[in-house]
Amino acid sequence: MAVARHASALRDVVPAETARAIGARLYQDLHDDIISGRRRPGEDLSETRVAEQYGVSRTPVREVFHRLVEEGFLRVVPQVGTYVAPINLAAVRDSQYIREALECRAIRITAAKAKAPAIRALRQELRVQERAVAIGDRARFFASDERMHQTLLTAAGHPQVWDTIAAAKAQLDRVRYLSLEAGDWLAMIFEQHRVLIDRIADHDAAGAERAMQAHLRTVFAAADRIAAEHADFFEGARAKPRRRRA
Amino acid sequence: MAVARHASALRDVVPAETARAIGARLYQDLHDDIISGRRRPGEDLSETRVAEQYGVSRTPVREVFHRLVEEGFLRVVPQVGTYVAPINLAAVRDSQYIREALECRAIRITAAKAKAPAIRALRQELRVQERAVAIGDRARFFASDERMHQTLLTAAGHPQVWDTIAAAKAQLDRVRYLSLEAGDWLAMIFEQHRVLIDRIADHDAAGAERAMQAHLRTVFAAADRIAAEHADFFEGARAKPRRRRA
DNA sequence: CCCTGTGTACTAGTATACAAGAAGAGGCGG
DNA sequence: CCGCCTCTTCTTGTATACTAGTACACAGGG
Repeated sequence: MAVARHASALRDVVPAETARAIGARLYQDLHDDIISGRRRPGEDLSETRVAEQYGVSRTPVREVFHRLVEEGFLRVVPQVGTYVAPINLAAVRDSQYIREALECRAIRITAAKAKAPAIRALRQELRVQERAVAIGDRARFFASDERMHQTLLTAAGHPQVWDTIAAAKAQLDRVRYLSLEAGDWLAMIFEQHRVLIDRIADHDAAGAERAMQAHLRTVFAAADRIAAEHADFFEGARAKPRRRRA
Repeated sequence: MAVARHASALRDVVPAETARAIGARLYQDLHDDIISGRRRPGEDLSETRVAEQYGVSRTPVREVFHRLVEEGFLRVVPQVGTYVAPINLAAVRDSQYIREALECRAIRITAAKAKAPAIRALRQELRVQERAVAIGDRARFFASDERMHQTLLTAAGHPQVWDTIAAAKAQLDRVRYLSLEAGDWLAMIFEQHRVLIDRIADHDAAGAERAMQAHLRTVFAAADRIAAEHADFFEGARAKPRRRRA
């Protein structure tokens, strides 16, 4: 599923040797495990244990851990241990805010200026999603979902901003994975996507923005309910990330 | 150089306490050096050299480098060297987009619901800025500037989102530092700030948002001109910005 | 029984050693 | 004089050794 593909773009200049792939794969695995809930909040990881499991030394593991800490997925207590961070509802709301702000503005721009090729590309994704809904292929649907949202950013002229959104989305996905989305969930999201594209095709900027906000909040709506159901996965107090400067 | 002397001196006095601060201080120094242009794009850093300058081993230096790479400030070429990344104009534009989207939405929310205490706090910062303008204290002004923008996010209910904005802002600041902002620059920004707060006090959400966008674009406006003047510091090719957690 | 001190077994933080590869200087042959 | 080859020396990547500090069990005294 949908996982941020950030970083490593620069390093592609260098032949992708297996050494590099170790860290990348390790990051991917841990990231997915945490997002998906396979590693539960509070679970303790040990640099040594993980290093042994992957057959590498602690050094690359540390670098991956460090990155996951910065993204808010791990929590390191010096001389004590490393733990999967609890889901912070405030952080989830922040992520929702970020996503709304960035995507709503993007769709407004896109609706105003989108040309036929971009709209065709979006409708193409819609067809992929329609098929995915028909056969109930969730993975395919969400992959297309991600591509479509990314395409909107590209059409708005800021393809790289998707990286920021993806990072924010990860916090939301952590919550989403806790819910067993009902069978008609895909159909509902698909319908919303259809409306989004129609608004863009009509160059209805304001309407597109409203539709996008409603769409994004549909996903977000489940958060509070889920937090109540899985209270032990959440924390009220906010984690203390390292501040930059005042 | 001065930095090294300072660091080693501290280390000798209170080694235990500064032990954990080594990385933080190192990050701070390098970050500021790059943002401010004291370390110029293309300049090569060596893990070994930096480690020696700070009197530490390569391990903590590597972690700091890694973080700066993810934020787009450094570029590591394996087996070759580490360099200060050139300023990427596309990344700068993305940062501007992110900042506008997040701050404009925030001020709209703030204008709609800001209570008297929040407005008082904002006016307080205004007074600080007024004094700073009067005596030409740029450092004090920009510190207050930063606090004020952060306060707006807090008033909007998303204080931590400032972290994301700060990360985006860093890309813009890199450009700003290249310009020798004229003497009346501070006065102009101050005046814009005054308008922002007035709009909030009037609960004029739309007006506040427009004013904020104009304000942010004032700073951004210089970017293209500066890029032309310092072409050797910039690159056309893409790079990736990355974001810290929300 | 409870409380306290101590030892042990973990942890992450740091330093150091080693490996692999790229770049450049310099000698040698043409 | 030019081009090529080699060797030295740098770089980062990885692994390992060591430091310091925490948590916890457990024995022993009150």
